[in-house]
Amino acid sequence: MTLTQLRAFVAVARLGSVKAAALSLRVSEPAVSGAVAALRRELGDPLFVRAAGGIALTPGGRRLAAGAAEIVGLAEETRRRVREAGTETSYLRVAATEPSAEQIVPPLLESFVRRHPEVESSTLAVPARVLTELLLDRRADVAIGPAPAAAPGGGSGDGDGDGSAGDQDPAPEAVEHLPFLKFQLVVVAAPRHAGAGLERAGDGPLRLPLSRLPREHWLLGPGQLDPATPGGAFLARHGVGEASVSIFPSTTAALNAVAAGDGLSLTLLHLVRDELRHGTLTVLDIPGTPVNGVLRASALRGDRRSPAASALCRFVTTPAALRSLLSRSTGVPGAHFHPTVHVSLWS
Amino acid sequence: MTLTQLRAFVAVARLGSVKAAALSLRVSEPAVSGAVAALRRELGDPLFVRAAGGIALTPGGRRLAAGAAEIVGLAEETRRRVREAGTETSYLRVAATEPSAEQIVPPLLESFVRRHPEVESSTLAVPARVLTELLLDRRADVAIGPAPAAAPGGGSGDGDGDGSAGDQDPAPEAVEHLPFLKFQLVVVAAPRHAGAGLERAGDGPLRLPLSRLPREHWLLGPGQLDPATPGGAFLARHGVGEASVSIFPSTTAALNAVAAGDGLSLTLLHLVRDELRHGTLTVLDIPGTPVNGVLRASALRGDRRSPAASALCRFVTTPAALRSLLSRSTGVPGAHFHPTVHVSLWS
DNA sequence: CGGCGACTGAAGGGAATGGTTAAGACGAGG
DNA sequence: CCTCGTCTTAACCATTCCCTTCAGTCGCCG
Repeated sequence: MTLTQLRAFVAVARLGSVKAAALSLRVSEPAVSGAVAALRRELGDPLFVRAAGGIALTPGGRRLAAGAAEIVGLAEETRRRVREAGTETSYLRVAATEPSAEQIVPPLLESFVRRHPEVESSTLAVPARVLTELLLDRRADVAIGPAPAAAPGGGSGDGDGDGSAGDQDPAPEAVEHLPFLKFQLVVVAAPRHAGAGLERAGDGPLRLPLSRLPREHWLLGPGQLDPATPGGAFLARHGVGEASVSIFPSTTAALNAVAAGDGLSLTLLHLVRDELRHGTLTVLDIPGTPVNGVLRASALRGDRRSPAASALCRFVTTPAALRSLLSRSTGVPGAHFHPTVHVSLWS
Repeated sequence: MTLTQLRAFVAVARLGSVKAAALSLRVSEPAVSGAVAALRRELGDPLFVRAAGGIALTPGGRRLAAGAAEIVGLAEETRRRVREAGTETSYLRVAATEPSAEQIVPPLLESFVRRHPEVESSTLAVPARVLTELLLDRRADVAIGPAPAAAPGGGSGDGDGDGSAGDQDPAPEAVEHLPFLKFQLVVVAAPRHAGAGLERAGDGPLRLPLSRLPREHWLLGPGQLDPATPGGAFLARHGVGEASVSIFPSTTAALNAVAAGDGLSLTLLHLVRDELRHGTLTVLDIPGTPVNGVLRASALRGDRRSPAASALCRFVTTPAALRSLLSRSTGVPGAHFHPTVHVSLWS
């Protein structure tokens, strides 16, 4: 599988004929035909068959077309970016778990780039367990997310008993973790959710026994089920699985639906202060909650770290950063905005 | 630039030494060294220099490491996916503009996959002008977004006067457009925003002259400034630019901030019915609004289209689809959820 | 200074890749 | 059936890749 071969296939898939592809690539038809034949051989898939008015991709061909276009595009893009790296305004790629990417990172970065206007930043949302991997692969400069949930019962912590040759990973000590915010996760619902037969102790909060958790309707944002996070671990531990969960496009959307009375959610306590005060949401009294945890920023150690990453690591523990996290989120100035990118993980 | 070379460089960047990389790839050190040397030559960048306790990547090296890891991972992933394409449950990739990806596509897909449980789907959020491109590259099966805003003043419409050899694109008629929903965009604010000195005509809605639009504070979701969409075009036409805009992680988050009284936003009228009824939001009376537009689904013509894409195209115009779009969004069942992926465009 | 570990360079060879031209196979359409 | 356009195959060649072994060079540390 070669970049040239992929380019040829993309052209064929796009233009619908070997001849047109050859013309557009300025090579002969057999060159294109041969490249495709090589791919066919290697992948064991006909990729496309001739059909009326052009070609029809097989399912495998469709997948290859998508992947190949991506790969070829990325290769071009990477070449270009490396070439013009000399002129770089320093660049910062932040990886975070989905809820953090949505609710924590934007205010943090907003106040950070206000102090460092020369820094361009972008955010990647990923499952918690690949945060470290992204750092090691240099696909991200800083990772932000909760410290892993402590193992619930027994078990020997994180000793992984790996006695093999270990030609794989560099020492995990290459990554440095910097806790910067303790948080509390609480279960919230609309106050009128009480109608569902919850027990109320006098004037106190609504009570919900643990056994009922799996039978409730949970409204969550993407990534909140991730068992590698304290919140996801809590839900998994009490039997809340995909069957009783609806996923919304964003954590905020899920909370809105909760406020509308559609179900329960799990959220950072300090993010819903206003809603609690206004009575649009209420905290449920559930054994084991609030779930305590700590957010941390991670980066490679020392000189393997880009300057912008060092600056952000210094920044997260400052009072200014804390202030930005606790005040209501204000959005990011239009000029600096880059949308969060969800990265699919190829382990 | 070869996949093998990139693999070698990734290993070096990750493990911090040529020797370790060679060991892990099970080749000799000169093999790795040579691969890196080839990249250095081609890209004109030292990529890394030796430093205390290992290596230090140059800025270009950092960019290459990120891109190379991505490319290599994608290549593996693609190979795997093509190989197991035989067993595919049909797969549907939907591309949409960001607001649609967040607010329109989820309910649509939710009711679609309920009728076609065998279909796996994923969503890509992209700028409006690349929707067609994604279809042609087979990187998406169906594109959903607003029909382009009509050119405001004179101009000859979409005639592009391209008289060159044109060995580039297949005929644009390869893509078929299917309008399925008329929409109205309105400007909303919190009712108490009236305090900002807006003129109220008797009991009627709040009035806002066009000249004040650029001086207001706009709270938008990602992609709402895209001038290739009717909403973005409206804002651009009246001088609303990045300076007066704050971007939130999601359209929903922006609307929440509007309800909190922080500024103005632009939204689909039918999505805020509840908020208007409850009085948490109010529509402003602004000349030129509501902005009318039509959402459409696009796909390749005929036999170049995957079965799942055909099914979705048939589905969007059914009453069931319309119902799902007009009812309040309910989230997606956990088992079917794949997060929206934001695609960066390499034109 | 000597030794040592780590990286780079220089041949060298086998196997691809990537390209060409020329000729055959195949389907659509008269 | 014949023709035409299109794709594939075949034969062939230059180049590059990719890996090897062997011989340095460089820098660190005792």
